[in-house]
Amino acid sequence: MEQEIERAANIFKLLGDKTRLTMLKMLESHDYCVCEFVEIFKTSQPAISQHLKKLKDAGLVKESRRGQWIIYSLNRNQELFSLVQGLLEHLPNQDFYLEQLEEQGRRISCK
Amino acid sequence: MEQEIERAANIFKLLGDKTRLTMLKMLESHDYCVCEFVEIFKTSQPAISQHLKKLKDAGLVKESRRGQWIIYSLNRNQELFSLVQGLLEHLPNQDFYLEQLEEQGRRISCK
DNA sequence: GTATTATATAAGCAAACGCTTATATAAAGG
DNA sequence: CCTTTATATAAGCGTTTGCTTATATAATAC
Repeated sequence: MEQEIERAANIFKLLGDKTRLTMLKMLESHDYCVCEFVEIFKTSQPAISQHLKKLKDAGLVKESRRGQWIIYSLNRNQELFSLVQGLLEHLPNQDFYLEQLEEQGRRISCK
Repeated sequence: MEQEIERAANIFKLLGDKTRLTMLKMLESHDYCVCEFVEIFKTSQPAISQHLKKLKDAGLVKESRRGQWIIYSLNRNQELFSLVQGLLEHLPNQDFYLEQLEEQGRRISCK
């Protein structure tokens, strides 16, 4: 029970960053590749990669290569996924980022 | 909507600490005074006060003086309380700390 | 009053964090 | 091949975090 609190705290620590929290909410409805995140968040590609690495190391997201792109998706097998899912429900949908990408013709077809 | 994510992220940042997360879970079922937290967590009184200040500043807990003691309780009027409540449900009950205090005769009667 | 108990605040410091720039790796296109 | 594109990793650095010790405030007990 000690450990359970600690595991949850570690997840909250990761979600305590606006960029990572937004990423997770976005991934709730669609997969994204790294370059799309770079396009959306006004920060550098290494910064994005580092955020994704933290999320991946915690088992919150998973990656899969598609050619030169690496697609990130929610890891719905994560042990505490119901916790994560529950809290994402309280956040506003972020799909406007997707529409924004499509308007700019910058959506990578991940299918 | 930007702001909503940011507010949530700030709450998760606070919950991303084992001590504060445990405190919140404890406060879900009972009020506690500072000295009880000091007794429970193996850390100094200033450290506890600083954690509580952060939780209070974020509107997650509230305090009320009772004589020389200051009693902390969950602030169920906090704007994002349903978010907090939802996630606390995923955490194991921490009432064993209360029992532990009572065994040691260190429970302050907060009533 | 003075001493004791409970709590908060301030200052200092090591560790963690999140960015940056530079570089490495890996696939695609010519 | 060589160049370009996508991504990851490493190193460096300023900021934030969470503790510590020391001190201040406030209520109680004598």
